[in-house]
Amino acid sequence: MDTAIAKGLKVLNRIAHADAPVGVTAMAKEMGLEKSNVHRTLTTLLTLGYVERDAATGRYGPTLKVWELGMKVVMRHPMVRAARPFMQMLHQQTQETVHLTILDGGDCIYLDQIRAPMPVRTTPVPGHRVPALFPASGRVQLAFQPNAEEIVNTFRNSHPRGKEIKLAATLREFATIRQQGIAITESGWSAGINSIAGAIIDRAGVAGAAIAVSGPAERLTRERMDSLVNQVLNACTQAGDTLRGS
Amino acid sequence: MDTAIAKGLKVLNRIAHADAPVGVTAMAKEMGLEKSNVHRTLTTLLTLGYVERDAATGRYGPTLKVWELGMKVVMRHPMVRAARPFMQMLHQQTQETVHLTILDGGDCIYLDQIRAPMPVRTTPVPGHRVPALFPASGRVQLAFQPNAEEIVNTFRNSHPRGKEIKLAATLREFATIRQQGIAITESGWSAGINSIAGAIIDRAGVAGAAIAVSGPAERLTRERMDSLVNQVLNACTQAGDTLRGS
DNA sequence: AAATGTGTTCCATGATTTGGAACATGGTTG
DNA sequence: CAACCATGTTCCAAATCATGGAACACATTT
Repeated sequence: MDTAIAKGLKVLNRIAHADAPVGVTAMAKEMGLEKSNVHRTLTTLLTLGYVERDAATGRYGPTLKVWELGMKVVMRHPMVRAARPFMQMLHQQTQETVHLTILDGGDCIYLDQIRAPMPVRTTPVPGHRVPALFPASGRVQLAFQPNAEEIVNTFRNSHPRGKEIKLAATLREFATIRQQGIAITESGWSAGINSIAGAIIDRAGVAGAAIAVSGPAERLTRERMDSLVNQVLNACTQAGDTLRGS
Repeated sequence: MDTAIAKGLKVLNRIAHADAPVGVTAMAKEMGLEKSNVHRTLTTLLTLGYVERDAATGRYGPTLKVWELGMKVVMRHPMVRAARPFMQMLHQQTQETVHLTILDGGDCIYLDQIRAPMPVRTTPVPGHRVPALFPASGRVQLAFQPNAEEIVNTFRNSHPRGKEIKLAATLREFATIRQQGIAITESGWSAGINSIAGAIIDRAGVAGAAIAVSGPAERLTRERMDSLVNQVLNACTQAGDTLRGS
C-alpha cells in the first residue's frame, strides 16, 4: 500500500469538499498530520495543478482539474452514453426535468440531467447522493435489487429518519413497482415535487440505472404521470437495448 | 516534492482518460515504470476506491469517485453559483441550449449547460475544452483579455488550423465585441450552428466567464440573435452583480 | 514589545518505495 | 500436448524518499 498516495488523495479530498479554501495548520490539525507534511503535500499538488492558492489569504483551494478528469470518466460511462439520447427524447416530449441515476450501495447517485425551462426549486444536481429510498428513481432500482430488503433494513437502522419506513409496506410496494416497471412518488421526500421513474436493465439483467421525470405537483399531476408511463418505459427499454447492444 | 503522489495521480489520470480499461503491462510500458510499481499503485487506488477491475478482463478502469469529487468542486465554483439562475432564465426565454464557459489560457472550458429540448447534433459537453477562438463564448472573453493578441498569436503558431486566422481582422472584430459586449458566430467553427455570447465581469473587472445561447442556424437566425442581445447582456450583468456582491 | 498565530525551510532518521527476479496463470502456436 | 509467450502477481534487499521535529520568517493581536 502506497501510503503517500493515500495521503495525497486524502488531502485533495479534504480540499475539494471544503466550502472555502483552507490553511496548512487547520488541515494538519484536522487530519492528524504534521504541518510540514501537509505543506509539502500541498506544494506537490500545487505544482501538479490540482490545487491553487487564494491570492488574498494564501489558503489552498481546488482547481477544476479534478472536475475535468471526472467529466471524462462520466461521459464515457456506458450508461450515460446509452441513456442520453432517450433522456433527450423524453425531455422533448414532456418539457420537464429528466434525470439519470445509478445505485451505489443504498445510495442513489445523480449521473446526468436535463433541466426543464422552469425547474423546481430544489433540483438535485449531478454528483449528488441521496438514500435510494427517497426518490422514485432510487425506489425503482431497489425494487429490482435482490438484496433490497437488506438495504431497507440498513437504512432503517442507520438513518435518522429510518424509523419512518415500514418494512412490510415498502416490500409490498416494491412488488407493485416490479410488476409495472415504474415507480411514482408524490411529494415523496421533497414536498410538492412529483416524480415518475423507470429502470434500465443492463447486461447482468438487473436494474443498472433509472430514468426519471420530475416536476412540481401542479404541473406533473397524477393523471399526467399516468399518461407518461409508456413514454418512460419506452425510453428505458430503448436505453437498455442500446446498452446491451453495443 | 512527493514523487509517490505525482505517480499516483499520473496513473489515475491515465486510467481516467482511457477509452477502455487498461492492463498493468500496457501502462507500465507506456509511462516508463516497472510493472510491479504500477501494480502496487493500482492496488492502492483500488482499495481507496478510485479504480475498479473489469470482471471479465481483469483490466483496470476508473470509478465515479473522481467525478463525484469534481462535481463538488464545480458546483461550489462561484461563477457557476452566480450564473445558474440567470442561465435558467435565459433558457426559459429562448428554449435554446445555454452554456457557461471560462477561459483557461487560450482554451475555453465548458462549465455548465442547459440543453434545449431539441439540441444540435454536436452539443459541447461540460468539461470539454476547445480553443477560445472557436466559439462565441470564447471570443467574447478573449476580446476583454489584455493579452488577447498574444493568445491569438500562440494559436496561429501552434494550432493546425492556426493560419486560417487573420490577426488584424480578429483584433478589429474584438474591438467591436468590446463595444457591444456581445459576440456572435454564424456557423463559426461548427457548421450550421449559430451562437450569441456575453461576458460576465468578475471582481477583477475582467471577463471571468461567458454565457452563450446556441442553436441550429434555421432556428437561431441572425434576426433572432439580434433580438436576444439585451436578454443575454442582462443575464451576464445580473450574474456579474451576484458574483461581485456575494 | 511580547506573544500568539500563521506559513515556510531545513535536515538527520528510518520507514517506504523501488526495481529486479521469480512465480503463477492463461492463452496461443507449432 | 508441450513449449512458448504475455500477462498479472508476490517477494525482498537496497536506497531513495517521506517524515516529524525544530528553527525561522512574517503578520496580527495583546
